[in-house]
Amino acid sequence: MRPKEGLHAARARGGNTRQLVHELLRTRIIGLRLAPGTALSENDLAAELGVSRTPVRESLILLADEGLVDVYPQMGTFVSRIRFADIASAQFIREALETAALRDAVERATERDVADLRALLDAQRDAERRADAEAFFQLDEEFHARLMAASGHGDAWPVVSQAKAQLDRARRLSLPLTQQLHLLIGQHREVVDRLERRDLESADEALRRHLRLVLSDVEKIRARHPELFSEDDAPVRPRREPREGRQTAGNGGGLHG
Amino acid sequence: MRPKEGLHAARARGGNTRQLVHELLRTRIIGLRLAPGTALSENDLAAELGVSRTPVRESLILLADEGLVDVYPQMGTFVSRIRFADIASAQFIREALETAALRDAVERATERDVADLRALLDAQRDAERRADAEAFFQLDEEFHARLMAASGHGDAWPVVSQAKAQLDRARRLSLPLTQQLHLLIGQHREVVDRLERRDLESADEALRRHLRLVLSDVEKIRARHPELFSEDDAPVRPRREPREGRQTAGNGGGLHG
DNA sequence: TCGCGTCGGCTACCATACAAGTACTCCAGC
DNA sequence: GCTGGAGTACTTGTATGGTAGCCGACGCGA
Repeated sequence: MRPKEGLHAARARGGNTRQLVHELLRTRIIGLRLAPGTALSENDLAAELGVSRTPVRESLILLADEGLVDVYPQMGTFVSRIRFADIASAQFIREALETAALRDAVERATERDVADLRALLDAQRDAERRADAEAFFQLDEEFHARLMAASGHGDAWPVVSQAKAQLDRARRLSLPLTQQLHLLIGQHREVVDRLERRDLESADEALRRHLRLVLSDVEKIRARHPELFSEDDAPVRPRREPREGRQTAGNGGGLHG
Repeated sequence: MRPKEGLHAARARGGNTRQLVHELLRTRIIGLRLAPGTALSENDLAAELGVSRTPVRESLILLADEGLVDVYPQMGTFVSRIRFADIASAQFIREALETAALRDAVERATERDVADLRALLDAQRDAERRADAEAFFQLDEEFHARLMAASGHGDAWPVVSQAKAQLDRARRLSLPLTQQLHLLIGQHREVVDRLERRDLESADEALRRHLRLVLSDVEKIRARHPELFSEDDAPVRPRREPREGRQTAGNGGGLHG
């Protein structure tokens, strides 16, 4: 099968097919466009994306390594349900790394760093005005990445990002619910203010408060959407769809455009 | 090709072929049995291990994700040279997570936890007496994992382990050189002692000193074995072997036994 | 002796074929 | 109506075939 034009064009930008599929699926899972529990058939995905099973399969292996999908051999692959234990673990990792970075950032951050962070704050306020949650998520990611880079430990960001991915799936539900954008942005600003004053102790306290607010939201969500979570002690055997009308991964032709 | 008997037996224990190959290669890379810069051909590895290219390839993808190999499309896959930037990043991650865990361990560790740690100390002293560096590496890994588990954040260990892998490749050279086993074990004991006394501040200080000793060793190694490192700014294009006598991955039949 | 084009062999990437195993479905027997 | 078992359609895992691309060696020409 010849690669289609859209994919070929995309390949010029992004890289090989595996990376494209990986990012596509990762984005859809974190954005909850693929709900926890959804079956992801290698064959179906390959057909929908117009590629062979190989790159799809390799993407799923990477996603399994990130904990975003669960692979049951000879049974199926499923978007992982949110395990509360994983949430707690991700929170620990994130808090440890971000606060450790902040410690160095207080000493090393330049005026340019602070200015960049403030620019992101402005953009976040703009997203708030437009009530654009998607844009805010993007900017939140950038903010925390930029804060980490200011500490000189930008290389460690991918680790935080991976932990954050677990949290974000739950947050994605909480944000439109609580409409706490204003509160979150205020906390971001507090962190930047105290960072600029080189006040480690209060900056650390502000960042911790910020990160834990996110965690507390997740617990509220758990009560509202129990079907997206899995009990910690019972690892939930997934059920296959009925024989007819199997569920597919999303709107067709994802790689084209 | 039918799977060979040894592999089939091993599969019963370990899982599927991909996981076996992955662990095998990972162990060899971290143990420096596969030196940085070594070419890893999918075809050669598959032939040597008596499996097809598919699980080998999938293993290499995972190893690339861990930063243990570098894949250059259409050129080859190579055991990654040790990048000093990666070492520094791994050190940051490890220190942040282990000290954050220690903070909770001081409050949550049980007498059983402390006893287990002391048992590992005894085993380490035994390895020192036998001058068995391999055993010590294993026990060191267990010690730090157990310490993390005592904090209630054992789930975060895989992240530390992955960062530690980068450091261990360099440490593997430093240990027989400096013969610091006695010093390292003493530091381990200090941490346990202060943990048992629930003295967070001094325990934290002991653990940090311990972790940074490891890092300082790496810098000495860098002067002795520059060929295993790559300059940070020049990402070193790997060179293919001369036409004859290509280097292979190791002694044959690795999966049998 | 040096430079350039060509050719061969190798690479990882992608596509496809085969194998082993599971769960659902449906029908026979009670 | 209910239960049990064979059949079937699906699943992931593994093996293998083909393709584009890069590197290094070689030989021709200057």
